[in-house]
Amino acid sequence: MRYHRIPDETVRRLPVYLRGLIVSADQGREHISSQSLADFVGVDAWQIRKDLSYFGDFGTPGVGYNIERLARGIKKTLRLDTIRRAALVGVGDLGSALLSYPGFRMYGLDIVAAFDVDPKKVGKTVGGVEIEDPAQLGTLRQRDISLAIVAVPRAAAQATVDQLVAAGVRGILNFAPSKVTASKRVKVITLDIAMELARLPYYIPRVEQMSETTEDKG
Amino acid sequence: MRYHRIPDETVRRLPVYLRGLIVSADQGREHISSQSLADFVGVDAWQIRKDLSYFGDFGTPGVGYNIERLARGIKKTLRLDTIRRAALVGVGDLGSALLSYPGFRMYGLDIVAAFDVDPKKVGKTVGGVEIEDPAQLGTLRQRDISLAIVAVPRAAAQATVDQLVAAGVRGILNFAPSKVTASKRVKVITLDIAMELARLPYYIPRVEQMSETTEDKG
DNA sequence: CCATGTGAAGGTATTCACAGCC
DNA sequence: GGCTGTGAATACCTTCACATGG
Repeated sequence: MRYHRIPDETVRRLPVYLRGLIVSADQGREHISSQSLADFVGVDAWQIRKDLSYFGDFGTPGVGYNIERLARGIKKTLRLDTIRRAALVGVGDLGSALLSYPGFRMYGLDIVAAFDVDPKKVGKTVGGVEIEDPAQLGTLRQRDISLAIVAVPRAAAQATVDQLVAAGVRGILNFAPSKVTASKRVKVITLDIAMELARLPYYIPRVEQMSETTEDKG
Repeated sequence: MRYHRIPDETVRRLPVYLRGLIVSADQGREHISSQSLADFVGVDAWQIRKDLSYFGDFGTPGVGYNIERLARGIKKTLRLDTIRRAALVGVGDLGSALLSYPGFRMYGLDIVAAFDVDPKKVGKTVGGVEIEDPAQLGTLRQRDISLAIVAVPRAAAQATVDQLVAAGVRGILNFAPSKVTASKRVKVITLDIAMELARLPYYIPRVEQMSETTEDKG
């Protein structure tokens, strides 16, 4: 299967495996079987093996996967093998939280710039990053920043995305609750937090009667 | 198709349509075609029609959908037709941002309680909600709170979920980057923000060469 | 004997194309 | 004429079962 394109759903699960491997490595183990990893991350063992089969042979039959080697392989596939520099636009409550969030490190992601239209915020430092005026967005390209997080109000989202695209950004994570469009060269993932919560009640039957699934992919 | 179970992917898109309809209604229109809504929310028209066909006839051929009526129908299907009360556990940076986040309102979701283990935070008010000691979690059932948001560190996530389940919560949105398990009666959606950002570089080819998709389902 | 990797089968979701209704 | 609703076709993803390798 080495010559097959990787399914989107697999790309969605790979960071989960990576997280599991990193935590496992912390516990001093050297090898892990698809079954152990499966138990740890909450995905079926055959699913893990199939997912990994799309991009290389990492396992040894009878032994399992070398944790270090597999983690490197996944990072390379996800193109996370080099540090990725990201910018944040919109330093409100959510933006501030993201600037202080330590979780990006694990994936080699680093928020190195922040922007906000509010002149009172410009110049202040949040999470170790100094807030700049959005007029400076044009400098992203020369600062080698290819990713951006948009945490501005709905009404400003599309204009912000347009500026980021013009500044050479190649991937955008959008928290604004609205559709945003961008050139085909730029990948946009929209994450509407309220919408995720809104999806829960559907799975809560009014009458006592249950569906099967417990955890969800996203 | 009225007697068919609703696909999970459809459930994931329904809040998108609802958001689009609410914004459209603000603009004073009474009817909308699947094509107009499609353009507005960024989903194909036939996809919208197919999705809606799973749970009722809302449209009029030649005219389109009555916005008010369709919004009600979607709300009912998602069981968002009654106000849903939610609790937040973990009032750190992210938790505070969520308490102040106005976006939940649109879906009839209301965060009415907040908890944090830090005694210095207990008693303070954030986003109009007073922070309580987690020892009070047992009162959720009698306060008619069926949803919860978990925004605690990874290490505390599973214990928090266990407490919430014991307190009668039926749906949980987990922001901690870890697998959490719960009784089948409880629906858990895990949302790992760093993981979403980590998925972006994969779609950014090193060499100039492009894939087709631009926006993502989430 | 144990665990991987993968064809093949089965299931789910997307896309198409058009009949039917206003 | 315009727009919905939906069977049928297609594409995609998951699950199984087992041959293969250490």
